[in-house]
Amino acid sequence: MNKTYSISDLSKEFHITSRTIRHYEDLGLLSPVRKGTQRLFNAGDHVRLSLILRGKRIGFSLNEIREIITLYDQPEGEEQQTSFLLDKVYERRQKLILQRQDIQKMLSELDDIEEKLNK
Amino acid sequence: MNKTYSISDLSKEFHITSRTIRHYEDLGLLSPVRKGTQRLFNAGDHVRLSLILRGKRIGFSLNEIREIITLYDQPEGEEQQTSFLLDKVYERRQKLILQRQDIQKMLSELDDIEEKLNK
DNA sequence: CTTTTGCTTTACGTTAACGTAAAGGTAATG
DNA sequence: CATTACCTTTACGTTAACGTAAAGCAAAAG
Repeated sequence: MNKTYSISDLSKEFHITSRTIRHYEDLGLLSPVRKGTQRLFNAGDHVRLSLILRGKRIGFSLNEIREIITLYDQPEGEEQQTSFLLDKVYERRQKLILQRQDIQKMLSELDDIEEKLNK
Repeated sequence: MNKTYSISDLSKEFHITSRTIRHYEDLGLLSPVRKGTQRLFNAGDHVRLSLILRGKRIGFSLNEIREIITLYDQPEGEEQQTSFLLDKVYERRQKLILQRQDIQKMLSELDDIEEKLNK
């Protein structure tokens, strides 16, 4: 199998420009291999790109997204880093939970507004 | 009662700079009255500022936040606009629900990561 | 009455996240 | 074999969301 993607494959699939993809590579968020001069993306890059775009939808900056990705990318058993990474995980989780609460509030306020508009 | 706030009252309470508050006023998100040359904010401005900051936490742009605020600020019975506003409410709700789903996914992935780190 | 504190406006600066040419290489298609 | 399609790098431009002086008014405190 080992599916690969060209830059335009990805840009079409995710509805972004190739400039955007190159930009993410510049920031070190993607690291496609080269076939000659051209980029070749693999399944891992595909997953990472999904992560990046989801992060953006939630409102994260590309720097925050980079941090999150490093949480995903951990080699097994880098013992000394473990507690540091766990802290990051906890921290990120707290922020996400707060965000979810904010969303809940806004959703229920939207319900109120809808009711007012409909009465 | 009718509590009022100076610009530094608000900046201290919300942990933002006064420049930020003035910026929001420039964009029309706040409209304090003037006592001479100085801004005087009232309870309504206080509420709006909370809304703005919550919107930012969820990842909205100030323009999106402006749109949302106009949904909150509806005079009773502007009949002709009602259906337009309802559309906006539905649209916004859909986006929020998607965001909440994205957050859920990321939260459960964080759980996976934590488990891996702990094993 | 002078000094400090807190406010004001004006305006140029900065960072993030790309957009948008420009100029050119390669590969497949008619 | 020329043209089109797709890719490349380099580099300047743009928008959002403020930061950061600079220069000055006005009230309160010493």
